[in-house]
Amino acid sequence: MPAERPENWKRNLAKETKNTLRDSVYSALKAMIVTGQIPPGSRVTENDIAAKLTVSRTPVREAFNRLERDGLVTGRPRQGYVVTEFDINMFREAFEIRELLDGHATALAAAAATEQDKARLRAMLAECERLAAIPERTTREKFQELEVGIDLHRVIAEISGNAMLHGMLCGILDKCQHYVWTELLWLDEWKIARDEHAEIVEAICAGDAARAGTLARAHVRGSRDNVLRLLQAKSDYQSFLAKAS
Amino acid sequence: MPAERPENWKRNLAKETKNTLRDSVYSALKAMIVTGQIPPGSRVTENDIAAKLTVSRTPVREAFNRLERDGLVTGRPRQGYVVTEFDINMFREAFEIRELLDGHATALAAAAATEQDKARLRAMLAECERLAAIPERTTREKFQELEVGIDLHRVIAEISGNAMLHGMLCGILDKCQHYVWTELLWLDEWKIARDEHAEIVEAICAGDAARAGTLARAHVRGSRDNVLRLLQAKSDYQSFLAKAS
DNA sequence: ACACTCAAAATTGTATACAAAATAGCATGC
DNA sequence: GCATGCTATTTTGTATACAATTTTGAGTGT
Repeated sequence: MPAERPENWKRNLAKETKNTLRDSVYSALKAMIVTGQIPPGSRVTENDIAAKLTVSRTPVREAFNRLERDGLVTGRPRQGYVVTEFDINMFREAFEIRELLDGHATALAAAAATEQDKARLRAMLAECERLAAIPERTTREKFQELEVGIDLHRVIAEISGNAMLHGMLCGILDKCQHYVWTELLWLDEWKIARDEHAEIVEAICAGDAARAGTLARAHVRGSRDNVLRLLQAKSDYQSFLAKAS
Repeated sequence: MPAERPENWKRNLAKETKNTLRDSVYSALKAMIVTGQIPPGSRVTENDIAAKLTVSRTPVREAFNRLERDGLVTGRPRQGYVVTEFDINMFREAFEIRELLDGHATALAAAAATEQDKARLRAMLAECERLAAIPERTTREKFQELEVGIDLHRVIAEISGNAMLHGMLCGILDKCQHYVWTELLWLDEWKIARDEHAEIVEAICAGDAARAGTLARAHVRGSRDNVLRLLQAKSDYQSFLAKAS
């Protein structure tokens, strides 16, 4: 099928197409996983993806290799790949690390932020406020707010100036983003995060590294607790159902 | 060439061959890079590796993808791969993160270590001592001592119980190992590390998490300073030569 | 001697063919 | 009816063929 492909076949792939199919497939799959379009636990086969994106299996396999390295899919030899499912324990592990890294990155950012950086953070905050203030907002707008809220942390990590730290934090956030979305979306506590974000940005703009770091760590702990509480409740419900039957 | 391959062709690859060629090639390449057999900055082409390991390009490409994700090689589309070269800045970044993660992992390990774990750590320490005490030891034995010393940190991270933390620390150590080897090998300060390792293991065995964490952080800072001093001297020498000519 | 052009070689990117393994389903035997 | 074993299908792993792009180098012109 890839043989007689229309002129502008690239539209099937990610919006901003890289110059190689491998990268495009990687971006497309990553986006679908992170946003939950392909839910955790789904089996993904090379043929399906290749057919869906109108490419051969080769670039798909290479994309899978990268995704596996990112921890977004889990594969065993000759048994295919599955979108990684986070259990409660993996979540706890991830957020424990995130607390360290995000706290440090935020402290660094407070020391390193230029005026331009500060303006960028304030703009993101304002965008969150705007999306939150919409009277009868749709799910789509809730998602957008969450996305900007998570991106805020990515940008802070970028401002920290430590590229490796930035990369590692993005990796963790990618892995968790879907869960944060689906779990936190329905939680009123999310507005607490909004306030905490504001405080963090404030501390960064004031150049108060110690305070920014402390706030960031507390914020991560708070997010963790919210998600864990929901996951725990879900898990309890599952075992309740199992016993009842 | 892969077509008519001898019965026991697997000997060309890593000692412990996984069940897929891709994994074998990955292990083999990773070992060659980490130990410096393929020095940083080397250009690695798919054909060369494929020919050297008597496999086709396909598994080599997939191994490259993983190595690139690990940060061990750097590749640009259609320009091949190069073994990643660390500059002073990347080093500083890596050790800054390692200080956080290693410190935390060591503190966790102090709280979680079983008697079996403690015995394992003590055994590694004893092995270091043994290798250090050899009267007229060869370079090979020095390397072995360094390797055990670095592995000690991997094992501590494993004992921490946080698998993600363990994985991330191993990734950082892999990236830095070659430099630690080639730079630190000739440094007398390495015996300081031996003493510090002993102190850290002691704190873990005593279950003193706070002390273990503090010691680990100080140890990472010390290692960093030693490597950075040498890298800086090298860099200065380079620019001196450049100006002199 | 230097720059420029163009072609040839080398190298990666993609597709496809084939092999090996795992899974599923069916038939057979108890 | 159920378990077991075999075959058929599906899916991944590997090799190779082909396309596209970059690099190299020779040759030409100034």
